[in-house]
Amino acid sequence: MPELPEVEVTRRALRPLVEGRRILAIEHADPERYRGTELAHGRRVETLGRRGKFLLFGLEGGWELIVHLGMTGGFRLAPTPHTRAVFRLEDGALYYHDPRRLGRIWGVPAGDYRQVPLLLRMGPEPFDPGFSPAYLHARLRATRRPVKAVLLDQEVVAGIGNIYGDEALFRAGVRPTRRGYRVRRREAEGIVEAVRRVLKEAIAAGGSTLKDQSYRRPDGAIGYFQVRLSVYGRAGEPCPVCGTPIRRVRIQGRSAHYCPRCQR
DNA sequence: ATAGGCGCCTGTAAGC
DNA sequence: TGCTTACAGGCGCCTA
Repeated sequence: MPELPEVEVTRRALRPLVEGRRILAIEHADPERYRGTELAHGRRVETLGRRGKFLLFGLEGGWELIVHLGMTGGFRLAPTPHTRAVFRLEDGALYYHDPRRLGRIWGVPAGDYRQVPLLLRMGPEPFDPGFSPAYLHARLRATRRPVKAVLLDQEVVAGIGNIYGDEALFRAGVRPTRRGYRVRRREAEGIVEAVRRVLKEAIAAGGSTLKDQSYRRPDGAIGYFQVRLSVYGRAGEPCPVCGTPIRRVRIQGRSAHYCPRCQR
């Protein structure tokens, strides 16, 4: 489910509920997946941040709770059949829902990410000036990997997943199979611009809720960006720009969708 | 360096 | 209808 827009929408929804409030306890039965959660007990949440697809609960006393939602994780205000953990708050509860259990939680000393190496290696946020056309072009030039694989690499840029990677490349007019070193500087500019626009629009739309409904906002509301997807999940359907049927190919073992006419 | 495959999990849709 | 297979917003690990 959750790529940067869904995680950001979640953060914005949860922030007023948790910031300044105490976590009384986190209840679960899976200490392997959800590690060190007990150190949140009795501590106040000072900040709720995000880094890429990670949610970061800044706790008083120099502690931090890191949550990665995996493919199907999310927070809900009411229990579900797939509630895996309950966050007891001073005035209510949050339910961590995750059918496939691919999500993880870690309690750590603030900023100590040794247990989460991906957070240590994570590339710039897409809206950060560090994610510049020059930077992206340099990263692309240095590799023979397909450009889609490069965008999915959290070490290159944080937060892009399969949906928004495909959508950004469609908007930029670049075919996902193109080798990195063959992407021109002008095209790298277009990709940076397209990534930022698509993520921004998706956040404004509340993220994407696909057919399986796995992603929802904490209050149960769905997102609306899925109706504006141009290529993702639309193999065989006409390109919204030129009408050519959208193609699906495999890149890095995952589906990539593109218009063979608009994307070269 | 990088491609491919598997594993982690569960649910749903498509195919025969 | 019923069973099997494919596939799914992520990511880590292994082999070649």
